[in-house]
Amino acid sequence: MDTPLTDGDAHTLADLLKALADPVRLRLVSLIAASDTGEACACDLTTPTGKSQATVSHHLSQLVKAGIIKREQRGKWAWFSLEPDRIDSMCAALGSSDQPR
Amino acid sequence: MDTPLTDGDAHTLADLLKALADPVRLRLVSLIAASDTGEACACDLTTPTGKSQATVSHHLSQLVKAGIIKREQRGKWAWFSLEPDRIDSMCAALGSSDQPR
DNA sequence: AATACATATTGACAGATCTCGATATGTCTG
DNA sequence: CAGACATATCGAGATCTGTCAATATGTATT
Repeated sequence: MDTPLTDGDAHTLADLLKALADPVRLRLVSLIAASDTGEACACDLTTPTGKSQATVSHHLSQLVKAGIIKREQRGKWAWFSLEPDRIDSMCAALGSSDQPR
Repeated sequence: MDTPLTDGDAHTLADLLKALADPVRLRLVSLIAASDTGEACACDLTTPTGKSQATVSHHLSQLVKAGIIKREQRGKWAWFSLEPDRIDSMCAALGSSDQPR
C-alpha cells in the first residue's frame, strides 16, 4: 500500500475485524463453513460452543450484522451460511497494507 | 476447511484479530506499511492518529505483543516495522475456513 | 552530572462487550 | 386456537478496552 488507510476506512475495517475477533464467533463461522452443505441450523450450533442459547443467538446476530454470514428462516429453524467473499475482501484490504513496497 | 477450529485455535486466532481490530492500530500498521523504508519512528506516529503519546505507545505495545510489528530502539527513538507474514498467515487461517467445500 | 528529550508505565475513568436467566416472538402441530 | 418448540430480545452483572494526565525510565548532549 502506498497511502495509509483513511480514518473512515480504518473504522470500517476495524468493525469487520471486531466482528470476527471472538473465539465463540470464530467457532460459529468455522462450524458453518465445515458443514457438508455450507449451512447450519442454529439448533446445531449451541451445544458445540458450550454457551447458552441466548449467547449464541447474540453472536450469530453480530455476524449477520457484520455481513459475515446470512440468515434464512426455514420453518421454525434459522439457517446460517457464509456470506461469500466477505472475509476474503477483508483479507484483501489487509493484504494491501502489509507490503512495505 | 473440513473440520471446525478447535477451541484453542479459535482463541489464538481471536487474540490476533483483536490486536488488529481497532481503528487506531489499523492506522498505525498502515502508516508503517506506507513508509518508504518500511519502518516508522514513534515520534512520527502520534500526530497522524490524533491520540495522546501515551495512547499511541500503548497501541504500539499491543501490536508488538501480538507479533504484528516489531520494535527496535535506535538512540532515543523507537522504530517500528511490520513483522513479515504475520497478517498473511492470519488471513490464511481465516481463508481455510471460508470454503464450504 | 545535569539537563533535555523520546518513549513507556501507572492509575483512573468511561464506555463497550460477554454472558446468562427470564421473557417475548414467531412458527408448526394437533 | 392451544400447546410445544426454536429463536430473539431484554435487563443486569462482571470483565475488558480505550483513553488521558501524570510520572517514570532510558538515552543523548553539554
